[in-house]
Amino acid sequence: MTKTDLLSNLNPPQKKAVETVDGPVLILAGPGSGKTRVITHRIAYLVGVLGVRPHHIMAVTFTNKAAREMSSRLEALAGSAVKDLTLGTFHAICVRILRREGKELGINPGFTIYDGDDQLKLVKAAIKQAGLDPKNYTPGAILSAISAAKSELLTPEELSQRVTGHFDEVVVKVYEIYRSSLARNNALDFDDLLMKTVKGLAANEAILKRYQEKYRHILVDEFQDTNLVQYELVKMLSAKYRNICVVGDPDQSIYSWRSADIRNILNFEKDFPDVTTIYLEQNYRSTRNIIGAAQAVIDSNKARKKKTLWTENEEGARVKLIEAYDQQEEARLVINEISKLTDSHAVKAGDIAVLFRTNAQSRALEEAFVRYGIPYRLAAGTKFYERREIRDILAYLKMIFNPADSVSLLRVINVPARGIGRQTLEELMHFAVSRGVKEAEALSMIPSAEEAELLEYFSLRSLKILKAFAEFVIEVQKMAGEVRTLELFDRLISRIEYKNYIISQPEGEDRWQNVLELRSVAQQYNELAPEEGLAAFLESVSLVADTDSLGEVADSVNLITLHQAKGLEFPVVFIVGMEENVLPHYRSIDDPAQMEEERRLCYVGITRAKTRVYLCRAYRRMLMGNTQVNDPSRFIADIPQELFDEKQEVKQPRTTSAFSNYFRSGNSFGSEASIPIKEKRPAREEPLPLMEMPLLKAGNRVRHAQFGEGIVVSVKPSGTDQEVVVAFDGNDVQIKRLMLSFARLEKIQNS
DNA sequence: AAAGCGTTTATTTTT
DNA sequence: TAAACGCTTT
Repeated sequence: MTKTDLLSNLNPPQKKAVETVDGPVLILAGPGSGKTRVITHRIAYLVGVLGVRPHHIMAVTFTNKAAREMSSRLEALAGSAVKDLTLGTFHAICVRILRREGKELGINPGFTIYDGDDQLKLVKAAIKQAGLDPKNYTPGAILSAISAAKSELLTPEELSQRVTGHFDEVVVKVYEIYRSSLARNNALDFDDLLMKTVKGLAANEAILKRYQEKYRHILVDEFQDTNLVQYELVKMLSAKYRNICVVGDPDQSIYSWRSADIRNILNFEKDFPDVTTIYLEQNYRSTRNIIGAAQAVIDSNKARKKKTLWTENEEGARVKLIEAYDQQEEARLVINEISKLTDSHAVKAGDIAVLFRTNAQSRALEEAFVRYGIPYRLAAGTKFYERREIRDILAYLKMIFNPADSVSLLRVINVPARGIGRQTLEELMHFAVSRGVKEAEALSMIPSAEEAELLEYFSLRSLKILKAFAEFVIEVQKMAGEVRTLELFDRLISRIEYKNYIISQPEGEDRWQNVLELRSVAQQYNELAPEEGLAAFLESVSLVADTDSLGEVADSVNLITLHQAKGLEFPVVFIVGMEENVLPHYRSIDDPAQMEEERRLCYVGITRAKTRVYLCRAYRRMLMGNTQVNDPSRFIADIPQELFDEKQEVKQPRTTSAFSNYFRSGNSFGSEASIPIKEKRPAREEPLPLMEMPLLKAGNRVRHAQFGEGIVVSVKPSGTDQEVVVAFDGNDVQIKRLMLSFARLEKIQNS
């Protein structure tokens, strides 16, 4: 690709962002401004035009998804010319460095990576070891505090310097014990991956120099989401050549609670005084009305680097405000709009997203979607790697890979049940303590120890079982050095008879399918030598939250949180719960900094939309078990009235529901003069057109458009309707209650 | 081990 | 409200 080709499709600031390759560059990229485009073109330019070897380039992203996206776009642009550049998440890049340089950096390269669940177990144990009652100190809260400290590169010693209260003292104490537990398990948590890399490189000049020499061009995506360690890392690596290009949008910084530090962007210009700052403000995604609304919302933030979006796109539809009585009606009105869109505006269900602040809000929506038979997809749910069966198998493999890993050992020691209950476990722990080792090592000592000695700690029965298990562990550990990943996987599964075990559990068949899916991931590492393949396999699954290959259900409305929506775009966006205490969330109301983050969240939501935005609110809603009346969100008032689609005058409502009575009396709207009161369109009261209402009874087989086939469990009258409980065959969905007149249930004959 | 019971608590989540 | 947790009981 020639230079002209590469640059011809870029606007002037984009072009500048691509061509300014010497020295530090800060790119402030608004939503939909072609950020990924700029990064990929910049890399292609470096390689194709300037002849930089890809080997000298590092591009860092936050999520695997972003890394994949970048990789595929880069390949489309520059082909295989760029294939050996370093492109990955911060964590993946750090793991590579740690495994490769581990010995020199004082790290055993055979470490395992602990995820949140493993971490929590260690923290709980640490709290107990510190002689504290876990009831008084939420392990989760302490873990977040530890994680926050690590994100700022603070050791327990350094943290203890800045203790301000009792809680901090507890954190320091637990952090110390937690740190040594990790070390004794030869494990690193996610924060360690970053912190140990930075500290290791800082302490080892020779290695640091090598990496500085290697990475002559560094690019960082989503820079507003970086924490201090991450910034330190790229600062360090770029110190020699100083070709560091960071791309981000402070207005889309919504992860401060995860230690993302907006100061990184602000300090960037201080740390690199010769920085070239480039603004990407032209938006290619949304209509003018949408951009106007989004800009109005974000402009109310005080602490902000000013940036003004503009677009050449058409004006488009106005923003629509939807006001409902409660969350149920809100859901119905959303569905009402959705059917109008899909019926007459050639919008597909998959083009639509419904965004919410908290996961709890999805419930009312889901119920309505089920009721009205609208296909939807809820992003949440249990992640693949969080499923019990997957965690079981991975724990076995981690234990095999890392003989010091007691957390994994304890997870699987009695799965499937092999008679190692609480009693036996306690005996093992006593024994471990007496020898000054962790459980895993204690177990491994059993086969070769004197039986007489062991009987001081163990009953004859426990000893027999533990010895057998210890021998099993040693056997599979040996096997791991001899056979490749897939064979190890298969032999393990058959040795522990996992299939029989899991199939006998509830939803066993599905769980077994998941195991097979994991097996197919293991298969991908079968080319590699035994130990190496296992290491690579474990690493890949530890650093990936979900298989996110499994998504992509055919044409369904997307239900997702505002946070999850970042980086995505949809033709049509609904934001529900546009109320005080919901968005902005009540936990942010009295903190100006957090309030600004809520506003950014709203901004992120609006800017996801290409053509239509609906802002929805309910007059009253059930929150934490009681009904609250909330004012409309202050963010609605930020948007100029002329961007809304209806006249701002009060109309008489047509219905006589409790809702319209409320509107007629106008009580609590008095204080909300800026919020228009609108004519309400009654929710669709007629059920959606029926296929045909079948006569059903328990035992019949039925088919549902979305859930597939299932068997009727019960049928009971409910008002004028009938409530049918169906057990569906499918993967995840099992039992649903459906209103007969709404669900499009089709009876399957001969049942 | 599993089931039953009272208690507590309730943003956002990737790696 | 309702889910998750820890405790006791079967």
